[in-house]
Amino acid sequence: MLESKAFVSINRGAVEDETALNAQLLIRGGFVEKVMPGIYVYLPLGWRVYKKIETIIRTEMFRIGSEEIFLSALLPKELWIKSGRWESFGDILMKVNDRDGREYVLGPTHEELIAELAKKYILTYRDLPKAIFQIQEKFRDEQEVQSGLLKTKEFIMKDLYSFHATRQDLDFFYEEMKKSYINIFNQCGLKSYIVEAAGGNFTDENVHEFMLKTEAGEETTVFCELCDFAQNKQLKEAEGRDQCPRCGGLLKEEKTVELGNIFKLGTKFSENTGAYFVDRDGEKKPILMGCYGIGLSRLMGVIAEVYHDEKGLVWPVSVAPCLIHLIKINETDPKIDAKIKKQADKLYQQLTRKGFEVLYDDRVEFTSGEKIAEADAIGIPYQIIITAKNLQRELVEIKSRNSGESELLKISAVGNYFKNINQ
RNA sequence: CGGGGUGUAGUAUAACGGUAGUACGCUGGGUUCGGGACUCAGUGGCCCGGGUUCAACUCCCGGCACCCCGACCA
Repeated sequence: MLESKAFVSINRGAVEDETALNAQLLIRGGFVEKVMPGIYVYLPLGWRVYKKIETIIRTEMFRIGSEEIFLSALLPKELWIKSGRWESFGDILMKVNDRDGREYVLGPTHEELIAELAKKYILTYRDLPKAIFQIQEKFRDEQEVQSGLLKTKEFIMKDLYSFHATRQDLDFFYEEMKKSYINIFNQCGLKSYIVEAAGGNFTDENVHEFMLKTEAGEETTVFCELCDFAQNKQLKEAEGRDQCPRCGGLLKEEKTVELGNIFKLGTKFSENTGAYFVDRDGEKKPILMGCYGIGLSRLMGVIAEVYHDEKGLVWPVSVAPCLIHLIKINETDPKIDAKIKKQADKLYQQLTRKGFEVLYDDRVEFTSGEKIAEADAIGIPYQIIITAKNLQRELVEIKSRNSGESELLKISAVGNYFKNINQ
């Protein structure tokens, strides 16, 4: 990526119109742009980060044997009436009409539609189990959208649905998904805690949410001080306890944000829909379902919320838009400057050819101070700084954005330096 | 959904019932080039509608948009 040709490299002005830190950092770094409250667009750098997160999740979903599909965002009203959620979801539903006055829901989640598919394609116990997922935009008419990317009216979600013949099978798969989710969040650099919560209008059973501790969180979770028990505050109050049910330890409240959730839907949607299968014993039974969600756009916001310092973003390597930010410091003397440019161009090509993702600040009209300050705001893990002085000794400076430490390296040794850094 | 607040240039802001100013950005020139450097010139603006007034960006009413606090929220 050449910064001189980039659509947006950075927003230099102040970001007033935002209270959420994650959105401030992301807008300032040129990753996203705000369209309206609760609606953001992804600029080239932001979309690269998004794609990294998406790949981590998709790879993990394939690994556990799920298939990817893509459902419609426009859903007929009738499905929602049938499930009872036209009422229970209430004003959160985004409703639209077509020219004939037909009513649709812009999907906030897809249990209704997936159950229809299951009804059609899953007929016998031989068709089970199944797991399918999609990555798609969801729409929710939230009343309160002041947390930047953490809560938006339009957001990208991975939703997986599983289908089972027996409770044991559902339980087994559910536990596998727990491990999978922890794994995904770890890869994104996020420490998550599994928390019990109420199922709301999804299920009568308790569900599990994957929570990250942060002051930016809108939810409160109670954690046991002794064991790993954790529970949603509302659920705790509903159950009216103030000690850990497992070990009797004290419960402590913390602000958290939800990274993902997993629900055992049981037979709620399959019975509403009429999604039955014929079991081994010849009996017709409702399919057992589970659903498993992760908000990808929220993850990006959460990562920004966690990984930054006073200069700007500090991306973990796994989700960084690029591994390397190559920065050419300009010289006054046109001859010397041409020499630097030649070396920097060459290094850019070499690194790119070796498969490294490089953002190359080849802009001519900026001073060293501006370039470095902007690079720090963008937060790419490694900066390679090319200057005339160092080039005389065939050296370049490599600076870690995270530690702030830099070292001088022979220009010929740069490729090997990055070979061992896992992207 | 309740309460409060704000709408002025690309961005952030100032003043004023009577010629709308500043900073950053942007365009052009000159000096710079390892931490958002300096300088000269230029560009560009009062949310919409109605009312009061000789005169409204300013006051009043309505609309729209946005912000903050609260309630709500898989």
